[in-house]
Amino acid sequence: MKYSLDHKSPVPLHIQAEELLRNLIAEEEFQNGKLLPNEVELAKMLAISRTTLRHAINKLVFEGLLIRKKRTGTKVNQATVSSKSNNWLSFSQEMKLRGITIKNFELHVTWVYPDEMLANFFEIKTDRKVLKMERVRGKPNEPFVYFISYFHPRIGLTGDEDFKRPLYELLEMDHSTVATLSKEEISAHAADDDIAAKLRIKNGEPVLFRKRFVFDQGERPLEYNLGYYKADSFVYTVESRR
Amino acid sequence: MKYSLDHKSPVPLHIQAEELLRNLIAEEEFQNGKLLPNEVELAKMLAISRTTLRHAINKLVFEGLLIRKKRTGTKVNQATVSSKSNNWLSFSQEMKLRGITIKNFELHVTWVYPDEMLANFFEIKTDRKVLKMERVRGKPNEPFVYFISYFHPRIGLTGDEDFKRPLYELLEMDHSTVATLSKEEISAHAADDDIAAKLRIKNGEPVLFRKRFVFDQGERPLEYNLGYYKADSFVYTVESRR
DNA sequence: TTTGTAGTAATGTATGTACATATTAATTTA
DNA sequence: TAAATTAATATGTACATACATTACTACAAA
Repeated sequence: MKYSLDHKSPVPLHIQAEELLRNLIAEEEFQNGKLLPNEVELAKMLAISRTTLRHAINKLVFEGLLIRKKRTGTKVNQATVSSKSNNWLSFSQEMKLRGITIKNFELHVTWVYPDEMLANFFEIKTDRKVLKMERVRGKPNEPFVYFISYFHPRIGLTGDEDFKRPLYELLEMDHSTVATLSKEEISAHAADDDIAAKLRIKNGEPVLFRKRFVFDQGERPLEYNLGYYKADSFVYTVESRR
Repeated sequence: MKYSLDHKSPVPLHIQAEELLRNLIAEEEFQNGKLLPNEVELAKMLAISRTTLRHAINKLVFEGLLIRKKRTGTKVNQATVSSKSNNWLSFSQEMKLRGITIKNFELHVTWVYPDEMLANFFEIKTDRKVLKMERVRGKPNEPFVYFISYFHPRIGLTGDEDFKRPLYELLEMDHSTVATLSKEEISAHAADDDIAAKLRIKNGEPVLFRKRFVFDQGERPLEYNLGYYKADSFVYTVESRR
């Protein structure tokens, strides 16, 4: 790992420093609570001024990644070690972050009539077809999620899109539709025959089930999404404040 | 509205400036997209250095409240909508809301030595005992949750409290401790012997597992909580906005 | 044993200064 | 007139410097 800055690079030093710090605090010893080198030292090591270094550290402190304590030092915020507050990453982004390569096992797109509930959510009639997408995803050798998504006709999807691209990117770029609000319900269930087959597990084994209602800026319904996650393969994290 | 800073106050200028900016950008004209006064001007107006002012502005920019553009100026981020989901009901409140009467099956309180992870989270040494509370709760005829809680010694619990009272009320009333931030991790698992016995289900049956880190206003760790929910008895709901 | 006090090591606050860079607006040039 | 150039103006980056505050340590005094 490279622990020095390039003073000739066009990338600002405080950005480089920030990046370096991110790598640094990913290291085990710091994850376990070891103090970072003190600012004066660190600034000397990186050959930048303390002000510039602090600029970088500040950003991470604002982000909640680091915690400073006078007379003690700066260390990784233990509260964040295991969780990532942002649950707005797409599945693929999330997995990439964890260093897992994703394979799409199945990808099945059809037009279907919505049931009562779905028509209700989308605020359309049951004779108006909607796009349904099913996919099974996971590591190259084991599937661990089975997704079912229904999209509101308003979006204008044809079904011929490249669904291998990150979904929310696709919606934003090509359909200028921005998913802004999501309401989710998470529960645990025993897998039925269908789900068990998709995830290659036994009937009755536990799955994490997530139902998700997605809305755009105007709180208009966009997507209805069901996700069945193989147990132990997925942890859902939430951060809330009052 | 007061638009000047108190240079004699013990409150740091950049904090005062930040506060002032928050008020400023709450004003209608700025909400509607009007540019803030430029940095040099504003610094002069507030009688602080540009560096200090920038420090304040930076915080709001990191927060996503303001947007800067070179040669143009700084203005309120139009895209910002404040969220704040509220899953802050206590278990009993939650259940009451659903019309379910709660019975406490077991309630076991002990003092134990924290393991490595817990000591780390609480930022204490492993030879400092912490209060551990276990309880099984559910409907009169069937248990459906098994909770384990560890409380930070700082709170000052003795173990003789009336834990039948709502927990967060107890903390607020009697120990002036307010739980403000929680980070949670939710996953599905198969029940092991212990859990199965507590919940009166079979080994291997699905449970929803929730790990919860609770903090006070100062982001100091308060409680570490593990919850095993019998499948189909509990749905976790989340609302998030970006 | 407790309480007070001085030292010290870390972060926290604040300023002044200088130059870089991006973008718009004005001006010049083809 | 249209394109290219230049100027102006806002933010962006970076440094050196100084003193304040906090909280821990150690030792002395009550």
